[in-house]
Amino acid sequence: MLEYIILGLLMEGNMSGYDMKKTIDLSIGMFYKASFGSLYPALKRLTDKEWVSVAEEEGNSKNKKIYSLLPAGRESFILWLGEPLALSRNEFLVRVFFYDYLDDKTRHLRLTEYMHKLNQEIGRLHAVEQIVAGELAEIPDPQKHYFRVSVLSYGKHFFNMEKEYVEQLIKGAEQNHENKNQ
Amino acid sequence: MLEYIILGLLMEGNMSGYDMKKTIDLSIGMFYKASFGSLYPALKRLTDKEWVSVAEEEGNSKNKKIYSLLPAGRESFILWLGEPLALSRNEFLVRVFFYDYLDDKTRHLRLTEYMHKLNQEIGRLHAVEQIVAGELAEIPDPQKHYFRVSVLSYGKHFFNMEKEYVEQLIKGAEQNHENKNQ
DNA sequence: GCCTGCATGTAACTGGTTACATGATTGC
DNA sequence: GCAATCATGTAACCAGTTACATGCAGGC
Repeated sequence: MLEYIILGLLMEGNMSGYDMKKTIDLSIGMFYKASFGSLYPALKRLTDKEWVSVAEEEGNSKNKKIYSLLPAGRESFILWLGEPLALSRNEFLVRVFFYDYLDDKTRHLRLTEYMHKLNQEIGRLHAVEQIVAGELAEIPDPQKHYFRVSVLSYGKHFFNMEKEYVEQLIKGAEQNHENKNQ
Repeated sequence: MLEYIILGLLMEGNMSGYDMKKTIDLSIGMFYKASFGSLYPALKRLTDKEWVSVAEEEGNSKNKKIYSLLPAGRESFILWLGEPLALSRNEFLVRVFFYDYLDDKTRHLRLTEYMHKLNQEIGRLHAVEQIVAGELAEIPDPQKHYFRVSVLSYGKHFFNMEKEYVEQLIKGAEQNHENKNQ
């Protein structure tokens, strides 16, 4: 995934590996960690694939390398960005972080698909909860499984939170669209 | 972490590696994935450390191995369980899943500590949001950064959700306690 | 002259995954 | 007799971390 994050950062403008690390820490750092030990090898791979190009900054006499996005890199990035959103927190958020670069149609499709997945999960969790409640009623000390059972409730909290967020996202994107066409 | 999950499962009773995989998938599977390729080596390590013991089931003629918790394993598990809760979703939830085995006092302490951390994070995010809002007001096309900025809102949603969940957890644990003493 | 921050890189290690190999048991 | 599921295990691989090594630049 790191490779696509790098490509995404380069969509905004050229920068060095060091800058990328800083940008990642300050933006998606909350849910994605990048270390130099993973960043620099990733940049090497991207350069080898010719998805990005390097320019050694000579004027400043620093041994600093500025990376730029090549057309093949841009294509791969947009392709990756348009893939369906999976029910995995990090991937979901990283993609959404770059969703300003995705076309309105695909974006709306992916977000609605994701909503359906969330609803399915919530339904599934609800069913599991019913079963567990029945099982708990038949054992002597149900309170001894309080925390064990509570993680199901966490799941529901979590998916409902994501649902709210995605709903807001869709609404907000529509309003953005309207403003643009004014 | 997998080693501690195995120990936690064995707290409830003896089982085979295969059973562990099934149990994990059905309980914490939502936020923790275990594969046989990681499970079996982990069981090997635990046996070598003498934290668990193995019994080859012979009566059934199956080549099935039943694992049990040894005292050293139980100790290590309880020690691990009582460690402070970090702001990392998986670790947090896996520990809470096993919190029925933790003493009331440590449990209450760890949950309250975690609440403080959540409040700090929410405050920090709020501050970042203010700064970003100011920066957005000064650029020509703020709506072009709609999704990029929205992940901050996700962060707030997320931490507030966890806060609600932990609040509920603390309240529920207290009520459990009262019922026990009736 | 020294500390901090900028800047790049690598080697050893860790904790996993995927895919494969093997074989017993159960139900139809 | 065959498919599904139970059951264990390993080897190749992968993505990442930590710790280290190196050196320049700027401020005090």
